[in-house]
Amino acid sequence: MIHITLPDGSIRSYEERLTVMDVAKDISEGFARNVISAAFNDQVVETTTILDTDGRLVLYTWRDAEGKKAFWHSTAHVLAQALEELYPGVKLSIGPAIENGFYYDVDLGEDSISDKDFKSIEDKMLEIARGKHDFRIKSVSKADALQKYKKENNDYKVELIENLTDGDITFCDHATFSDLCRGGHIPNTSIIKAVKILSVAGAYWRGDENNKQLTRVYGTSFPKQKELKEYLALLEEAKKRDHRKLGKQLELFTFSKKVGQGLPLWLPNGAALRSRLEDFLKKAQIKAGYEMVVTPHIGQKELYVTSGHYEKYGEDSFQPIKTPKADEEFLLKPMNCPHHCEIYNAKPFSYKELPKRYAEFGTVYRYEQSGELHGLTRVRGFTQDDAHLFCTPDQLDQEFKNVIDLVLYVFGSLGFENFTAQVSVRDLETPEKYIGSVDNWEKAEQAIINAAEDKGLDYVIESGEAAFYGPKLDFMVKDALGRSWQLGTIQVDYNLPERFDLTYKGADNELHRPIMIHRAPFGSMERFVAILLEHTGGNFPLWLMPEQVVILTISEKYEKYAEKVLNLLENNEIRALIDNRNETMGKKIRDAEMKKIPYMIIVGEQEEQTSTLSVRQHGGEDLGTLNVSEFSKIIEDEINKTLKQFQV
RNA sequence: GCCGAUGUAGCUCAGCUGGCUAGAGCAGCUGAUUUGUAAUCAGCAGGUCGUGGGUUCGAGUCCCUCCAUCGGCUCCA
Repeated sequence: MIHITLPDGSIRSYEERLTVMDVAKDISEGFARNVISAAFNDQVVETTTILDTDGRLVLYTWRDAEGKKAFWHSTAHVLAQALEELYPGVKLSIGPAIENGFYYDVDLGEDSISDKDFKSIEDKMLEIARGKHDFRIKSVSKADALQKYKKENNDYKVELIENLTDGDITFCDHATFSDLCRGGHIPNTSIIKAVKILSVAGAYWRGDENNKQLTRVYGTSFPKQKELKEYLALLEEAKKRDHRKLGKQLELFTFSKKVGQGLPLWLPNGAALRSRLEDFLKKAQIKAGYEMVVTPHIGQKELYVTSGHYEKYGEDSFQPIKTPKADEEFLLKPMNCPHHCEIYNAKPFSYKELPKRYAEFGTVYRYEQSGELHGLTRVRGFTQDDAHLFCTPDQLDQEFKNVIDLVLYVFGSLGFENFTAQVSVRDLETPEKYIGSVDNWEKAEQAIINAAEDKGLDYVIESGEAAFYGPKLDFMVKDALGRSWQLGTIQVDYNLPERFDLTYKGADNELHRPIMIHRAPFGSMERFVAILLEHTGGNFPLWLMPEQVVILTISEKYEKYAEKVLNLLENNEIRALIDNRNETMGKKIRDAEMKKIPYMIIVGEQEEQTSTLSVRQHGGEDLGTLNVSEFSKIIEDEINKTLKQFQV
């Protein structure tokens, strides 16, 4: 007797061993037709897997994330088969499911794939899919597995198998194709009705740039043609929210080949937006006990040798600036921390004066590799909303938690709800990448995890993502295309205080070492504005908008009245402008819509005579006829709704 | 930096397999129109087709170099 527990808690009993699909059919034939994958006792299994013990079974359909994973992973097998048929001699490496599809990394030898080849790959895949081949998992001995791939001269698979234990090695076959595989497939190929090859890219074997670069073929697939179409339409929609496109359209920023790549130029609208963000944060920071400081854009090379940054990044940075004086060298500042350490060092501190919190919108320059530059999200010159907190060990936890509150306040005020809190710790396998004592690292990592726990953050731990001097709590947000970017960051650092010999006098009249917290709620002004653009599509919260209101005159005759209205609005601290061009109302409205100006005020004869405004909201809603104070109240209320004061 | 793709007016794009002075819409300028909720009409002006080389009788179109951009990889103090 076998007892199978389903997710709803119900238990089904069977006399004899049976397959996963048999259980599905027992539940309902209709349901079984949709089941494409399953997990038994939390282990991914095939629908053909035979169940011969008691356990918990979860059945997945396309609607489940796990179902999609099996679907896409299975499609990767089909892709691999198509590539083998189209490119004889191709060597396969790995082909996993990813967020919205799958990829396969292959070594094409002398051959290459370009987007002109996508159609033939898709056709071949569909041809294979239509063959309705079952996916069959089988055990293979390590010796046999190695023999197969050694014969094919496939060093990648050999390397993978060598790291597996004999007895745990499985292959998955379908049609004439066979591949080393851990499992998790859909029943057969015919469920795959629509496939799309999305792109090819180089990808280093095992993610190491010292290894050979393989060809990564990205694709996605769906059980219905319609869903593929919808997905592609979604991608097109997302491209419209691309910050580079919106930045151009709304005249926020630009780049110039002459100025240099990765060096953004902020246009008046963008600069206004940016300074408003800065003012917003400054205000909260003053409440939270920060003090503003200002430091220069360059520093002596020695400064960065002391901090350890020179040793770590010197080679790959903008190279030192020489002066007429021999042996004198300066570096463009790649971060603000060393400068702030020297500010701390400018005078002695008592424990009674700590914590000190030094904040600066500090512009820094980093020589990012050309292929890494990306709009405003990855640039070579950018401004961090930086601050460094110097505190005693007793103060660390509270200070760290206060910074979390500040970051959450910033994110909340700007509508970032879907962020991931990531605890970025060191990679224990590569200790050479980090400076400082193991003891301090452990303390710092623990402090971050404790604070995240206390604050009830839903966090993930990522090993190897720490900075070289300390662990971080990073706030990750996705862009329009689903790529994750680090915005806010909070870091605990025991190392720089030591390197800069920072001290304070304790109650015991002895000198002690302060702990340093690095933090930037936005991360950088550039990246934050970029992601904010992609999230809002350019429809920023009203308080941030460069122009909140445009006054549209019916004809030039009403310019005087428009100016009077403008004056009244400005008295109420509303940012407005007049569009008095010799154009039709339709044209002026269209232009205001394109510029995403939140409110349009139409003034003509009726309004002038009754001293009123006709108000239209961005998007088309007609708010009717209002007087200036009624309108100002609407603006004020909307701002107050989104922009709250920071509570300490 | 690496792999693949792209690069025509301020913007968005058209220019088939190389063939007459390179086109359009929007934006701009000039004029007419004085306008009621997403593009008024007409005229004008604007491009050494990313750069440098090559192939050819002839190159925006083919080949190579470099530069920039896009999608990835690597990296991200």
